[in-house]
Amino acid sequence: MPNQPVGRVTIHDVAKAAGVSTSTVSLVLNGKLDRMRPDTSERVLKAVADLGYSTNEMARALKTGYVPTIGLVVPTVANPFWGEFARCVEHAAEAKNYQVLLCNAEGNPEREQRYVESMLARGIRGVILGSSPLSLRHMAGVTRRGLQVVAFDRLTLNDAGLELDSVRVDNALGAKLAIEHLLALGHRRIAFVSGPISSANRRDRLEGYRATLRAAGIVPDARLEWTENVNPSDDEEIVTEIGRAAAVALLKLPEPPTAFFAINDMTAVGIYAGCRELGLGIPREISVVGFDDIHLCQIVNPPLTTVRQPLEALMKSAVDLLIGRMEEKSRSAPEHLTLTPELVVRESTAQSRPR
Amino acid sequence: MPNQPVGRVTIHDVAKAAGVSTSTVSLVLNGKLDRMRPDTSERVLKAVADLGYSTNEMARALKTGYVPTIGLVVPTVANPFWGEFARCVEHAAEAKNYQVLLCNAEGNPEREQRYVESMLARGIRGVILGSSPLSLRHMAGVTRRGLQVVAFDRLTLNDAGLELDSVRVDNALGAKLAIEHLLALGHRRIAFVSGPISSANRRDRLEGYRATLRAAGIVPDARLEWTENVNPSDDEEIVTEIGRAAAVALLKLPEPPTAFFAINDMTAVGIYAGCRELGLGIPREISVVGFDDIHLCQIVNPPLTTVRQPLEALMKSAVDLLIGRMEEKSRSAPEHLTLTPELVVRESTAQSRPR
DNA sequence: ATGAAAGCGCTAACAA
DNA sequence: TTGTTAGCGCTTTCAT
Repeated sequence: MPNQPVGRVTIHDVAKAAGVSTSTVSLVLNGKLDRMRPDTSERVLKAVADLGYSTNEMARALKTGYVPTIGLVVPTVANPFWGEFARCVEHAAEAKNYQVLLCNAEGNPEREQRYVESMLARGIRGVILGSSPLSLRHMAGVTRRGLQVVAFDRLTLNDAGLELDSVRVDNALGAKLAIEHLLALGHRRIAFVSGPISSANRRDRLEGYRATLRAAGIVPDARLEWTENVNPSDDEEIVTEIGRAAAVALLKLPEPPTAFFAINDMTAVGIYAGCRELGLGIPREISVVGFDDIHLCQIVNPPLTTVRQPLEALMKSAVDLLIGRMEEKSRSAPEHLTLTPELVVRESTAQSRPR
Repeated sequence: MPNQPVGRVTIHDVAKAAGVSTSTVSLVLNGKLDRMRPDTSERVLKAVADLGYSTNEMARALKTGYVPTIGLVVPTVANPFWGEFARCVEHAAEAKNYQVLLCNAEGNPEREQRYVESMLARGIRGVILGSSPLSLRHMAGVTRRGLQVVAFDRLTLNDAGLELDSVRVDNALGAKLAIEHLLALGHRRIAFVSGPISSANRRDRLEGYRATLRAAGIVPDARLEWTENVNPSDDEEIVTEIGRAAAVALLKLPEPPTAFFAINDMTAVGIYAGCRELGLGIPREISVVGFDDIHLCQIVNPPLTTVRQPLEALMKSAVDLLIGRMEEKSRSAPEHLTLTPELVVRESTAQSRPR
């Protein structure tokens, strides 16, 4: 066998060097020092250091049946929102001594399925689902095989009657904050721009948009609701293109909107592009509000007013919830955590003025 | 059977069901059908399907000593450039049936070291280094323990006398393309804006900038070379902040630049912010050229003229090179691949005009 | 407080 | 062409 350069030194070498058995070494390595003479563990630790030993994680995984890694499924980290999302998950996992295996599913259920199967085979027992409207079926399958899942957004596995733990922002409230802000600035024709309403969070934002308009005595105009049906890969190019196309089309309406509420910041930036194409200034002629508050909001021109999701806190909760599930003996009822969004007013919104 | 642990069905179950030995099953599973009766492998495959068997990758890893996964170390995927980079690596790896374990080192050598050690312990035998100016020392260590490394950018491990394989764009040429473009537009005072010159690619771009100016009969002005010394985490916020700060400072000079060449697109966008602060229009008063051609270039206002790195091709080469190394018996000389960049002219550059 | 021993599930000599 | 067998390095009862 010409392989095995890795982990040259094993627990046996350490045991020999310390003059103890391998089980004692293992005990020390796993911090089980309860009823062990201090000098024994010291000798072991010294041998570990001297020999430069480090645990062979493959052997440990085979023995214990799992690895200290959580899976993360997102559409693609090439989209800055998911990139920031992934970083937050990694931070939270790191605090618990877990690593993260990233999967860019690209809205492709087969890819996703392949990845999740492979995670299971590699001993991963928990995954965070960034967004996965299409995958309920096979998620039910792997859940049955012991995989714990926490969703970002609330998903119901109708077929299996099974519900997953979830973590999310109050999306309807987020929409309300955005729309009330625009209303306060005097806007009356406010467009809603999104890709397909393929997830609960999108539905909730749309509902929040409508409800807030109604509460202000405005009847939602279906012509101002842009919910384009495109490939769901959440590829950043498509996401911005949706915004651009929507802006161009809606602004050519007989009674065009004076403000846009975008489903996310990338789409909002696409709306910027559409307005520029038509020579319309933001916020002079058109106001735009996004959702998420990715870093990009601060650096686009003008800086984007948006609804902030507390991603860091959300992901910390998701990771804690997930790890709790993984360590739990018997399954209890699904948990759903909802955090509060916050409006961040920047320079893309201004008083409505006649054109 | 509630929550049956992973891998309930093993190769033994399959062997029994197919009426063969486990080694035969293993042979089939690994595609070694050379001298095997077709009906035998068919029976095995049928049993696999019937039982819903899937390989326990932990056991396979322990046995073979490695896993079909490559490591990827980048500063952080929250930076869109590294997000796109990671996606390209994943695409290339997928074509070779490898997965990717992502590590956001955040410019922290200890984090990086921890990650790389853990990769080794988990059976990963190859890693792609997105950018890692600080880590030469421990990279020499793991390389000695059998880890194959391909760097994006050329790194020399001076201490160990060891050089890594590398893959990169011709950075000096990229700078030349950018500067010649600005020169052709009549610009004479062109600033160079970067974080610290901490890597070969930055040094090469700076040299290319200077050389091209000289070739045009212009003496590079050190006051126009901004190479700020900051935390190297490549955090996107810092990267854009460098551009903003540089623009504000340089444009207040007695003889300010009329154009900026930024070390990357994020920094270029930071320059946009600085110009906006000072009320200077792009490209009317100031021209800006970036580097990388991330998607963001197309959606900022105005769309950014930049030097495109062929990331997809670069990463395909990196992955192929890496996998080649991992399968190679004896180590041959380091390889260095250099691809050609391309100028993408958009709307952030225009004829120079007096202020 | 520590050691002996039995595998976890798989692969790969080596046999047959 | 297929089977027998010996571990890979670790954890974990169960003894002592």
